[in-house]
Amino acid sequence: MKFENVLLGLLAMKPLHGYELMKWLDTEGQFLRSNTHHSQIYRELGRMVTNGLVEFHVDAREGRPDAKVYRITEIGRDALLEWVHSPYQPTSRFQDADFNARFIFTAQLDPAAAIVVIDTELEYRRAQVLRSRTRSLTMSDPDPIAEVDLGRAERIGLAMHEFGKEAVDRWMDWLVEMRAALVAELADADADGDGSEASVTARQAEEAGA
Amino acid sequence: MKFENVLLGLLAMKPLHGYELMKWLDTEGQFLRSNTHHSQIYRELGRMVTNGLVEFHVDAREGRPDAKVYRITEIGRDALLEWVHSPYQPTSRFQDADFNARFIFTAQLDPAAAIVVIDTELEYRRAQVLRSRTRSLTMSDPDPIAEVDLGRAERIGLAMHEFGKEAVDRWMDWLVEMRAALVAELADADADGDGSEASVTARQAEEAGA
DNA sequence: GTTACATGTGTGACGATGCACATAGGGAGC
DNA sequence: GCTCCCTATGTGCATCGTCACACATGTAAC
Repeated sequence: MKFENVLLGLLAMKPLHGYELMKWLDTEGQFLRSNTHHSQIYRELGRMVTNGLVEFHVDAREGRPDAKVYRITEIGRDALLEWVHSPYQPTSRFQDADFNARFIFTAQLDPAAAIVVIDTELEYRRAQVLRSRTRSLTMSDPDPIAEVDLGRAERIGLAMHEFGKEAVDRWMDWLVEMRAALVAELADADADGDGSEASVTARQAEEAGA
Repeated sequence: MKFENVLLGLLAMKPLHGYELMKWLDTEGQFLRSNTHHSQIYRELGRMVTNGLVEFHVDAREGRPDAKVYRITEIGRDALLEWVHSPYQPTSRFQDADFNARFIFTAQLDPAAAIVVIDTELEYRRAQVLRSRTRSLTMSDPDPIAEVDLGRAERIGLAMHEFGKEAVDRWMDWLVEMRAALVAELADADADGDGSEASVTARQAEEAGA
């Protein structure tokens, strides 16, 4: 997943400067991206300006350094929407920042597309669970150096595997719940007869689920 | 976390060639490191040979390409032990591959050190939970582009936050259980009067917990 | 026959990431 | 006065990660 898309998603909510983005990602936004160094943000923003995805104006402050406040452009908006509607590729590790970012930004821009993202994620996890049923951590014909205790490693590996299985199960439950909530929301919007061209219909949601 | 340490940890269990390492990491070892490209493994192994951490001999096979079987050296063993005994720095996201690798390799080499790793992780998570109690996803004074639905984003953000809190709680429970199991194991080893200089005592484990 | 796939090893290129260093003003504490 | 921390922006460099390309062989399917 491109860092660019996270920044676009955040700037779609509100114009911000680099330091604010850094602070937010470092606290509230940890689930979207972890350990983001400030140098990366400034560099990325610079590149995005070059590519026309964002623009900025300098905000002079009293008693504090000047800040560059970035605002998303039409080009940036289009790029964000294109990302939101592009195919979602799940990662091997579940509950990844990858999914979180893709899901939250997709959901706030297009709930029907968010349902497709959930379905893709669910299908991938179900296949993954099936594949992992028979596997173990053990290596055949081991020849360890003196210090290693393979028995302990095996026990801990199994315990981790157990925890992981349960965690994936709960994750999939959460996804199913979230999917239901989105479908219900779309059905409500449809029942209200909201003719707004921006809203999506329950029929679209059903298609997404088919 | 250095990829080097994962390879050292695996080669401490058994000599392996690059392709085997790749296959293992791609299946059983996903929780230690995800999406590892083969080019990275071969390059890393080459670098490790240069640095004297591993050595290899060519294993000629009939009907299959030759394989370079890598074996950990004394220098590599020392580097691995040094890593295992170095301070552990938790990552912002819990249940990370970072922790998994560090914990499993530390545990099989030195259970007392593994207890310290768990304690460090637990302390970090507890502080993290306290910090996150009051926070929300909301941005003050929002100014979103037309397409975004901030209300939906807020609802989903809260739901994700809830899931995350529960997941962290369960993670900490697991850590506590695992810690208890390790302490019990060390106490048993002590009671057996095992005088081996490689083993650690329950007293050491208690010191680790203090 | 030829195509595809698995085993096995690499290199070259390029972008992403992380860490150190640089700058600059303001406020708090010693 | 001095040091430390917070705000705010960046550059330079080395490593890491990813993708494409390359080569060699056996086997199974079409």
